[in-house]
Amino acid sequence: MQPVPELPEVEVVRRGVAAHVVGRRFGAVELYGERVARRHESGPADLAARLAQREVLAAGRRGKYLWLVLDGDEALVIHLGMSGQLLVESAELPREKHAHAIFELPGEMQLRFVDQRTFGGLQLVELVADRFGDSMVPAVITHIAPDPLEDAFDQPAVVRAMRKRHTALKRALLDQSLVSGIGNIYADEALWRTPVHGERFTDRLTARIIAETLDHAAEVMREALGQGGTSFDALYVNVNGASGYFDRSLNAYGQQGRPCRRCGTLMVREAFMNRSSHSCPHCQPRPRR
DNA sequence: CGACCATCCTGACCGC
DNA sequence: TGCGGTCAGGATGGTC
Repeated sequence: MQPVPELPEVEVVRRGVAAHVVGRRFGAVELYGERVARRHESGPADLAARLAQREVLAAGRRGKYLWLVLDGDEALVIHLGMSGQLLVESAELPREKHAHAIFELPGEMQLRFVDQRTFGGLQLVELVADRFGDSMVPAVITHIAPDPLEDAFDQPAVVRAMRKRHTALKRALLDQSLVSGIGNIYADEALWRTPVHGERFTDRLTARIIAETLDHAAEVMREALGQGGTSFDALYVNVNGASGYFDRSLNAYGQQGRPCRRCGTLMVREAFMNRSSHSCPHCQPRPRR
């Protein structure tokens, strides 16, 4: 199973792109279909024309957003969505069924954006000063908060902001304007480690519990990165790079029906926010109604 | 502004 | 074998 890209998976992709694309110049760029460029007002043909022959100067990331800094002070923002992949491979390989963008690279190589479910996409935007630090970020992600692995991440401020809201802790963890990079899988893992139920309200939790949960989110993402971040093939950048982590290390996500690794109680899966939450009913009791 | 839900999408899977 | 229904979930844009 291919994991949904959250922070560690996107960071693996960023590192792969940094190793194989930064410092090189695109040749022709081809986009397929309208949807990949739906955030680009002038459409895919215009976007492809603007990307052709641009040099890639750097690869940045905040949370689940990835971007390539191009010459001319612009950034190509790439979001992998639910199923996006970036591949660096031979131009001779047949085009993947769901390849939505192909960038020619020197040496008969290509950078390809492949995305089965097309929740992801590309945008070309200017870089602006970051509200949270002294770097530059793409103009379309200024509403995205720093992620827990960034220097700009201000944990006490995030805890205060969460406690001002009246919302479920898990909802807050998934809110990319409060803290970015956390998706359903790492949210469940962080909540299990604390342990705390994700439906507890943020304004009724201590600052310490919220801080610990954020610490655990950072910890579990670092662990995933440690296992997946060095495994990409020299000529193949793939979001599957972190998948080894999923085979062995999950304590909560997908563990329903199995004994809790801390107390042995059977783990449960519950519906939450039109998705699923996984938790231990003993270690993470539901809040009283 | 905050809270929260519907919506987008494709393939795997299940029951009949 | 086929077919319809269900599920997976990140981000946005809408309502209240």
